[in-house]
Amino acid sequence: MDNAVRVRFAPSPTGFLHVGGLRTALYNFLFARHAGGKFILRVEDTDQNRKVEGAMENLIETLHWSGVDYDEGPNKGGPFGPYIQSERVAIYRDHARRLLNDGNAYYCFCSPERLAQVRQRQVEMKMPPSYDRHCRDLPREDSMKRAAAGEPHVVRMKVPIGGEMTFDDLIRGHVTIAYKVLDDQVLLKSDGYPTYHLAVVVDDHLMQISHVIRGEEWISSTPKHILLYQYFGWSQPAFAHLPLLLNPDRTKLSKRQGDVAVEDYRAKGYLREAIVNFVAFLGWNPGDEREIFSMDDLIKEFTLERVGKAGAVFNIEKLNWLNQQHVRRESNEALAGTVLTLINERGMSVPDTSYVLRVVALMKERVTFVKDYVEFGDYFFKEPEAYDAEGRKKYWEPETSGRILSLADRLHGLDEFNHDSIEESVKAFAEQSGIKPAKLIHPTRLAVSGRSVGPGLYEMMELIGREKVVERMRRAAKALG
RNA sequence: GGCCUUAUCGUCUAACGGUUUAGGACGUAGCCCUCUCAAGGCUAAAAUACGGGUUCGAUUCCCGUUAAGGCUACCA
Repeated sequence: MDNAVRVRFAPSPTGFLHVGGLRTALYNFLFARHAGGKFILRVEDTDQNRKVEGAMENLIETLHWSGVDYDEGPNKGGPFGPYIQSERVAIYRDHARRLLNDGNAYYCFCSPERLAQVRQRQVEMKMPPSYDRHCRDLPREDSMKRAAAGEPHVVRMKVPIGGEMTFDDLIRGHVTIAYKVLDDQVLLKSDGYPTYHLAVVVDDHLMQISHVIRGEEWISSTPKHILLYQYFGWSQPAFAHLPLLLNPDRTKLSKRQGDVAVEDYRAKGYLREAIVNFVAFLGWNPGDEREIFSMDDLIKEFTLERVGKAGAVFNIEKLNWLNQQHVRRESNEALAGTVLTLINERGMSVPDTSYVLRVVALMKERVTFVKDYVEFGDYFFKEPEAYDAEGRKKYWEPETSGRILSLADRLHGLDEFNHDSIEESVKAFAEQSGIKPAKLIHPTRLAVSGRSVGPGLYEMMELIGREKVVERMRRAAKALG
């Protein structure tokens, strides 16, 4: 089983789950599920300065909400734990020592001040800023002694002076980078914690990761990682670097130009199915014209070969449309459950659950968000408090009140109160009065719902019920004179 | 600045040298349906960044230019 697919999502817990992060996690997850492999969550919290309290829990919660569940990771365990890097420091130190012993890394005692000076000088001379390798050739014995004596130091990797490295990226093909543009990267910081570069390689190997699927921002440091695999004598995983997600102005997706946290979208009422479907399609497509995909559909169809190379703009309009599509695919029962919660939250009430179910069915093709049910269909759950000004102006004439009153009386006296009988009654009354049905329909809608738009009037009235309808009509006739 | 990556309608994208008057979707506009709003149906406008090659033939391959993004930290 050593060719088993094992992939991971390795975020650093510095805030909320970013939509770009969700997509990376999702692609890893889909790739694993598609191949029958494992998806691992590893928390990369090696930067003590950037650590944010509660971020990891928040991240795990949001991932879980999205339906991107991991097989191994924090709060879950697995055969290769711990899955939180701050709990693995001893492992990284051992590995750094190994590199040191083999002459593939060295102690560096340069102070941050010196480094800053060097960099400043290089910039002034229009040279590319990089570490000047001041400590690279310090006699081994000396530097061992200095380090042992407690002199502040970091461990740096030795990058070959000349030559270049070519690696194969599953998405981009061959990528070549010259060693001379690579720094002697710090592997172990002076606080004893590893940098990303050491930790990622050690963990990916120890956790038997087969494919590293991550953002494009890592592509230029990949040669360093491969070098480390070589230094350790390990076989390297396959690499796949995903294109970035962009703002509408094509800069890297960021706050400022809209929400980037998955939980923001969740709070706005987007369905997990819609968000997942949407981010999956930012850089991937099934190759045909289908667009509405469930998680299971995605798992079935997803392949890295169909992932594109160019960055994708996060386009909210399409997300909205997808949300609408997924609302329509949801069962009425499931929607009713959510709507009921919203009704209670907003202090509104319903006669019984079957009533909610009927409202859900009636409005289903008119909502984009589940909350639209209670926002645009509030009159199903409470008395209208105001009447739409535009509708009033457009549909309410001086003689309307009298007509509405008469119509209310007719409806009140009906044997049966259902959409057929209501329609019949409205049409008959219109004909007798010598007016078009529309002259009655629009004001009635306004009277009953307070709004000038909504589902079919007769169905709506039947659902609200005779008593309330008649009462609302009479009240509106009085109020709107 | 250096290095790396990328480049098809406004946006997401299809096309894996010829089946292409470059297809679909979102959005936009119009029409139909219609009690309003949606939904649905039909239609329209809308793209291969630019310049060179290679080839009988380039959206597709190569080179250059331009533009955008990423990296260039004891951050990930």
